[in-house]
Amino acid sequence: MSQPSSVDELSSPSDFISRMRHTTAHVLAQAIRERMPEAQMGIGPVIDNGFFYDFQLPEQLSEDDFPAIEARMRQIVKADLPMVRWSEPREEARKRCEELSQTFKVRLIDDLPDEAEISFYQQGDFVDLCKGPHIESTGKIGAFKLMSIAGAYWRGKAENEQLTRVYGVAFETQDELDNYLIKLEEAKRRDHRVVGKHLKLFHIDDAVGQGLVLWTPAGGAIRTELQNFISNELRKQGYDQVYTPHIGRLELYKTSGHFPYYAESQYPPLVQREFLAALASDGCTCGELSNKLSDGDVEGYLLKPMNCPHHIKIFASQRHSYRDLPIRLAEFGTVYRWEQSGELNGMTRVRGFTQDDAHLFCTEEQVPGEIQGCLQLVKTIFGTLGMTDFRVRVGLRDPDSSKYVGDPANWDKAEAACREAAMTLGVPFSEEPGEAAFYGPKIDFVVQDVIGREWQLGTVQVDYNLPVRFDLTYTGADSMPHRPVMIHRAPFGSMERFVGVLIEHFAGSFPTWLAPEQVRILPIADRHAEWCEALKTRLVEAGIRATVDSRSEKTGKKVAEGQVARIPYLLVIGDRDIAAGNVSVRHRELGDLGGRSVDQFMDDLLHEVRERLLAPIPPVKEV
RNA sequence: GCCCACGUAGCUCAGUGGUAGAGCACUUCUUUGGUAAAGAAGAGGUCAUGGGUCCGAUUCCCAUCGUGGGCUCCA
Repeated sequence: MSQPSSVDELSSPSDFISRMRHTTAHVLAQAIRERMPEAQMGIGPVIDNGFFYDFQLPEQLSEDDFPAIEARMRQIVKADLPMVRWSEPREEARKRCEELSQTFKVRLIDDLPDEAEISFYQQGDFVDLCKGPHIESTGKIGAFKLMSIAGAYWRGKAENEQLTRVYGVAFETQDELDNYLIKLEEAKRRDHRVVGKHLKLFHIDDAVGQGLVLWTPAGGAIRTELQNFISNELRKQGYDQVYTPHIGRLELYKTSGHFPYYAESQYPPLVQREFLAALASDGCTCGELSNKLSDGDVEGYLLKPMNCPHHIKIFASQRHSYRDLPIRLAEFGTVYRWEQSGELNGMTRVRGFTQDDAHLFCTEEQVPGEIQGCLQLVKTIFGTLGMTDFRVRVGLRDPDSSKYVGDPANWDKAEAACREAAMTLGVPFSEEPGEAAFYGPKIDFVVQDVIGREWQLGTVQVDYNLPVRFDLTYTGADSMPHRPVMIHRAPFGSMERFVGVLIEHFAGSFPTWLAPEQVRILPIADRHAEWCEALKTRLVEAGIRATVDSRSEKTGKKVAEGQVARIPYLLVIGDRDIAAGNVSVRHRELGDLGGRSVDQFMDDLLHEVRERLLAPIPPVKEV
């Protein structure tokens, strides 16, 4: 679901469908109020495809109640009640809401600016504070359906009351609604969790833990290809590969500022045995433990929530001249974060994930060029994968927040560099105040999943903070120590999330270079199996992921299963092929391509894989 | 973490207050078949886990764990 599409939560866009959806929300509120007269109403805005309305209810509402509520809503629609609007002075309006005991509406009025017009809408005997606009009468409402119930905090703040949010969708006609519901079903079929299970790409096991992804052989093949791809690009751009362990001393993260500041979003520290024993015998409380941890009285290790401190220590392990810079340290680094359980989602939101991470250490002057280089890499990767549907977000400081560290003057420079680099990408981008990391501005690349949720993939972040915290220096031309600037960047984001998004992007039909199984050879009869095995060996030796389906099944069945498994190439082999030294090629999308020589097939296939083509070159059918 | 829903065979799902079913997958046999699914037989489940109500619970109630959709959060 999406955010309220209006900036002002009391109003909604004025096109017919939006007005109609908004009116449907009021009809829902009326039906709920009739059912539970004590219900308090929160806000009820228009969203993509529909609406929601928040209520504080005297008793629990369940989705089982939807049929009854929908039935009452249909009666209200059928009654064709006119939507009557009027406005009144603040005090009067306030009194009216108080009399209706709508305390949330009173709070809304109190938050309205002095000059705001305060208006109400009424249908039948149901009155609601609302800026509108609405349609003329409830009879104009088309087809609607209540979708789900969710808890939602008043004003979106966790410390506020939790309200019951009812989501609904509404369209002008039943056909449009049916169409929407069908599309939703289709989208669910390409959900990476569904496709991932079907194609056996990954597995998450209770016994291993929530949000901890197990890469199966098929998923592993995809990941390996992606990592090889990016490693090659990094080499071309002058990156050096490093490796670092999965844990580090608490001290390291105190220096970096990650601990205890972000302690709640990390796995608890690994503390020494002696301390655990002392804890058990002394009856030390959890509060004491956390105090001792943050005071530094306890030695311990942290599962790393980020790779930067380790990379920084590699940089700092040697003296650097300005002539060495920039230094670019890359690692597929696995990090662990304690995401809230309600937020976990397949591969796209997990607790352990591997970033295609790198940290660049450069001079102030090199920052714009390095950012450009990062964006070039992103362009290459997304271009190769045919991912054009993403947006760029430039995260800037929130003007009225003190959570940022570092020199504001440096921030200004960094923000300017990000803005300029983003502009050169040639894609639409938005500047978003408040989206910056605590240590610097950033450029994010955001994509949507099958049901329209946005996920952040790659990121490029400038950091003026950590070099100070770790007192990093390089020797300048003046032989004096200077402070380097750091850039964190991960164009894929994490392998988990990226592959999750890719599964949905390709709906499981990966381009040949990424496909876990690229070629499946189908002998028609048992007597062809030996020849097929030899062919497989030849393909495998050429670096192709090929298998033979030598079961005693009919060819039609083997073809069907190969298609369902989304394998790019099926080779049907019988007497005719063996006699001619040919393979009969069937492509996943293009169908039966007829016979061609083994050499020809391999040349084409290897070219397609080497060039990482999204689709095969148009086939030249041999006669 | 919070709200609502869900958890039955490897997968997709039916079903019931009297200890369970289908399709696909799997195993074996028959079949050796040229581009989307050949036939038969077999095997497979302490109905998520732990309590409670009941003569009896997979079914009803509670808790826990997990999953899904939201909310909050997100270095």
